Amino acid sequence: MNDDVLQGSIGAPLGHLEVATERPERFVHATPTIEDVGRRAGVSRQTVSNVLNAPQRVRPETIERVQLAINTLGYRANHHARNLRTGTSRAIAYRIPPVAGHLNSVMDTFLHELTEAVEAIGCHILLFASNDLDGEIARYWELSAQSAADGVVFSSTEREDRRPGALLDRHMPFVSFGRTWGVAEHSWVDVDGRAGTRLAINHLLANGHRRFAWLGPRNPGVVNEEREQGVRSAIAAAGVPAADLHIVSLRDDAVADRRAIADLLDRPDAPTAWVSMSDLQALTVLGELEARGIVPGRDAAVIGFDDSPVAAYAGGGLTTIRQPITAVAKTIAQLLSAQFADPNSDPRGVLLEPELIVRRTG
Amino acid sequence: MNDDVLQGSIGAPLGHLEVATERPERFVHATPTIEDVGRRAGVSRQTVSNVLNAPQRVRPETIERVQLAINTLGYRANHHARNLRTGTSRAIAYRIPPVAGHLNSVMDTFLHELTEAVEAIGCHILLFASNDLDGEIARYWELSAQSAADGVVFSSTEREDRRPGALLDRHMPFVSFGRTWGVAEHSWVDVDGRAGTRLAINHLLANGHRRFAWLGPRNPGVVNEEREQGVRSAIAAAGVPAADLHIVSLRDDAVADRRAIADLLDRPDAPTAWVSMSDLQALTVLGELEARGIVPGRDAAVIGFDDSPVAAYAGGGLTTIRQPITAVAKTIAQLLSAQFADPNSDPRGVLLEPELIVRRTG
DNA sequence: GTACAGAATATGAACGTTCAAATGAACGTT
DNA sequence: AACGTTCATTTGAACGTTCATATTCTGTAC
Repeated sequence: MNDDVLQGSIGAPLGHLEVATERPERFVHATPTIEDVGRRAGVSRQTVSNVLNAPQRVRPETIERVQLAINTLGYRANHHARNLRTGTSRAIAYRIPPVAGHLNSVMDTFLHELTEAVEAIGCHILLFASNDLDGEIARYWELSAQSAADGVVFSSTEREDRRPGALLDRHMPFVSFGRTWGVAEHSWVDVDGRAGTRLAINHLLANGHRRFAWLGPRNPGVVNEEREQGVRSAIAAAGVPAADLHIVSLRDDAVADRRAIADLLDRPDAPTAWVSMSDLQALTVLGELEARGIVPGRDAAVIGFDDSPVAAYAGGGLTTIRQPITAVAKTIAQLLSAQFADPNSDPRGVLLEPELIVRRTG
Repeated sequence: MNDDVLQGSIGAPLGHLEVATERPERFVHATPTIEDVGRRAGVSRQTVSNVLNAPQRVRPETIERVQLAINTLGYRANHHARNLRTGTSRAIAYRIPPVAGHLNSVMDTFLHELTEAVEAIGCHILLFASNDLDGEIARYWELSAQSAADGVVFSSTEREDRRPGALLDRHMPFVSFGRTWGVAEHSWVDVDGRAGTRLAINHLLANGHRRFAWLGPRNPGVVNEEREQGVRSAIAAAGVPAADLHIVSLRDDAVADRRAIADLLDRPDAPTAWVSMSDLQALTVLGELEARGIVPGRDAAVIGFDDSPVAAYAGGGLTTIRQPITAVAKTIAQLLSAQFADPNSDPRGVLLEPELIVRRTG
């Protein structure tokens, strides 16, 4: 059946490969079906299927025979046929974050870790791109309708995110990397930003620093608000006056930001300890310090965020707050798996602790 | 049309929309089939299929009627059923590069651009992870056997790469990002590294520099060999003695590399113009220059590679050689598309030109 | 030896689509 | 009016799997 079609399409005479069976042998690259395996092992399709999906139902010696046939034929179950029948796809959709907002490497690492983590639960990642939120939501809808994905993972959450609602409506299992601070209850995994900056400040306090700077974005989202709160609370807890904490609002402009840092350094009460929302922004501090002959790690401390690849290089090694991305990805996969197993299982949120990677600069 | 679809999917029970049919209406979230659409539009399944896949066969007014039914029901073709029947998957497999080798952002950008580019040819990216080359090759074999992917894209090519042979054996369409300098003829897209460093050197020459340093890896692969050749040839072409080019072999160790750079700066014939194999390595140079009060862009020039996110920040803006990643991804998609259209089409290699992004440091 | 229970395996149907071929409608030609 | 031709649409079959159910086998108890 299939063989004939394919043979016909290729055209080379393959008659000499035929052997005496009821059915002509397939040529080299035709994929064998479950039926072929069954014939070879002298069992029916269903038994082969059972060997693969419910081996406890099959007698050990039969399993062995079938496995042999599977191996010699190089059989692999056709995904589409299986998925069509079962109504699943074992695919998890993920919108790859836009290049523009690509200022840190966390999302790239996350995607890698997620790919590995979902393989552990027998799934794979189906990537898609989308320019805006509406497009993203429409895409989830579509993927669900096409039964192209069984679940969704999304990142870059924001307050009152609309995605959870849309996915809940669609009964699509999903887990977000990041809380959404909205009404819809759903599973999420996030990293405790407060704890991260608290770690950093406490480390700096222990090293004798008393004057601090927090470098955050000009318009902080919830994520950076919490990080700033962590800074504030750790400083307050140590009894350091709030006046000794300077908040720098970064503009994402290397020149302007460097000037802001320089201005701060010119003050008599200039901070000696700098904590930044990202490793990249920490670079700017390092640059200005080096230019003034202030040696990071000796005369001043600089701590970044994310432990991106730059961190290992900058300033001979940038101390930084690392998010446990591997754990995030694994937890997400587990929470998804739980939803696959029981669609009505209660949603769970998991908050993970970041870690301080101490290098030269702090 | 999309809006209607979404409206239909949201919201309350749709029972009031029921019409008198032989078959009970599905409940809210059940996905309608092509049969449902046909019934609603008063045509057969095949006509609906034709509207979607071969509209020229269908009368315009019928198309309209069918489209209406599609929109009101929110129909989307089931991927698995379609793929099972057609024997395709419209998926392109891509092994996400390991985190460890993640020292530049090019691959991340590439993955994003590739995702967009393959969407333009009606495909999506199926991601997988693998620790070693054998695993990767086995995975390609499996994906093909499962008919889970129609094609493959791979990156990080090396001399005598084994992947092309394996994929050709399997008759799996593929395009590599990078040449493989092997025997197997296949389609590839690559960036001309020689041209890139030549651009950089010529720019530096035009700015009056006469003493150069090339920062390459200790054990260069073909990619960095070619980049170094670009440096050498441009310098030779300008009549600058080869002795005025210093080659630094980086060890991927921030401290050791900085020392190597410092040593070079201590020499009487220290270079004034630095070209690096990556933006990150350029950082180390910037750090050492700043520490010595040498202002990059005024007293010395530093040029990186890849235009990674750091480049915009480091030293107030790092001049860098940008690879045309968007074009690479688009070309790869086109070459894949050509192979889908005609599996016997001749392989094509495309070499694209990089671009020099001039910022502050050079 | 027969009956029975339970395990092991086999059979028919179905998942939702497209392909190939068949049917029907419309229309101009003779 | 009968006939072919073309266009539009429908029907039956198939893609390769798993589910639900049926059948056969095996061993045990009587």
